Amino acid sequence: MTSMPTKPDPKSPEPTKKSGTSYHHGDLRKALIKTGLSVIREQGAHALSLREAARMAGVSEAAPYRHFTNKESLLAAIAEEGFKRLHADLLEATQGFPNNPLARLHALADRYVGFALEETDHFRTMYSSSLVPPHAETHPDLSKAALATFDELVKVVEDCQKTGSISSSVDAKVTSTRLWASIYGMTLLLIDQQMAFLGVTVDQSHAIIRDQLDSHLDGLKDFHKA
Amino acid sequence: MTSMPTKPDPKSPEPTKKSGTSYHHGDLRKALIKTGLSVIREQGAHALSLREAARMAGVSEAAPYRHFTNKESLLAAIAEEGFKRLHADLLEATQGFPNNPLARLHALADRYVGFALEETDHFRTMYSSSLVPPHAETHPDLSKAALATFDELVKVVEDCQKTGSISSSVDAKVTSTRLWASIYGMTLLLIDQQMAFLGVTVDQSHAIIRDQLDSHLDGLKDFHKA
DNA sequence: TGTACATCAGTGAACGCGCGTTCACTGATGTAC
DNA sequence: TGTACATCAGTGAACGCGCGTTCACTGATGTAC
Repeated sequence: MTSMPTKPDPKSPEPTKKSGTSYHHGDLRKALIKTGLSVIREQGAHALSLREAARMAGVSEAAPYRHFTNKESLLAAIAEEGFKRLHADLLEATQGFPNNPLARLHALADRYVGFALEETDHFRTMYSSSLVPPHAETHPDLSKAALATFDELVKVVEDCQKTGSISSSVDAKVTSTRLWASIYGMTLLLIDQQMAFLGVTVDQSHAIIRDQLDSHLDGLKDFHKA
Repeated sequence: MTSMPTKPDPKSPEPTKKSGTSYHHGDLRKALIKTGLSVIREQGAHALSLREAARMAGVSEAAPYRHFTNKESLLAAIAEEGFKRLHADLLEATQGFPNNPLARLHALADRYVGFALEETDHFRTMYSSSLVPPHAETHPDLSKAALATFDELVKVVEDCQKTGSISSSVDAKVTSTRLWASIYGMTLLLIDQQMAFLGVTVDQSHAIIRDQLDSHLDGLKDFHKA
């Protein structure tokens, strides 16, 4: 048994095809997203071409057009996948503080930055200007995933408003946008290493983000309450 | 007089050459930065090629290599030019509030966002990840211009600390970085139109930034003083 | 003031490249009868 | 259960493109004497 090749088909011309049948791929769409993502991870989004993704997936260079209308729509699918993972990450990170929305907010911000630091180029692709809202109608699934992720923040902010940690006098979406901008800006400065001259290392980044969030939250407290 | 051609040289093969001599350009370096910038303004940085910049400047496609070692170094020069303009803008905006550093800070933030909204693609190029600090040694002039611009913010923050508008318990550079991150993040959300779903228009952007700055500044006040 | 010459900013042709996309096609798959 | 056929995911070759960069060159410029 062990000496036999795993594949019984002897006339397969190419040695290591993915599995079973050689002509049909199985799930090329998913495979292209995966290989495309790995190119982005290793060499950045600028290095990704449809041809390269196809080659890596072991199909001809025209095959991707069965699943994506053009290159941008592959990029959009990769970005969408990123938001889904980020969303799942945020959900997981905010579990476990059932009675402490402020702790959830901190956990969410921490995880957001963590994701950006771990998946830098994926993160950049998700927010790349060519995919962003003006093109929302072109990529509705991407928009949906991005909005769902943002809504996770809004929920936590609303909870913070209920406990008085954040003032209710400003709309939760507006406050969320402000917090997001603040954390997003910090994150970009971090991954672009624009804070290197301050002697900031990536290791210290979580503490920095925590401070950033705290100093911003101080400005969002409702001084009339609490 | 009016019917005569403006140029007395009759054997010029090309109708409208820049000026005087036809072989030497005069200041091709500056011209390439100018035409390169105009391409970026009109079509975004991705549309810029050295060849296109050369064509627009009216020289052969190999000529740019007399002035730039490669494409990236033209981009760096364009980015540097951007920081110089931004810096000059910020200087101008902060004049006129000699005794009110907090007003200077607001004016500076306002102008920063204004610049980004007016010169969106130039702004993006200035902060594009391929030119940013990791490559500082490759583009020392760019780094210098970027740092000088940032220092303008630090100065204003230091002044705010002197009058007690901002706590002195945190280093001015650190506080400046936080404020920058916050405003920078907001600015990016604005120019990427990521706040469109909140019904935010570009017209409202200055008010939004002002609010963002205020809510952040509240968190930076020194409650033991003032 | 005039001439010789080094310097240097341009030219134009070419190299090699990889890309996005289209096209007519072929082989595999699933379904209706 | 077997067969005919529509469907569709792939192939492979080709189109047209513009790019970054190099190279040997040439014409203009400025300087030393």
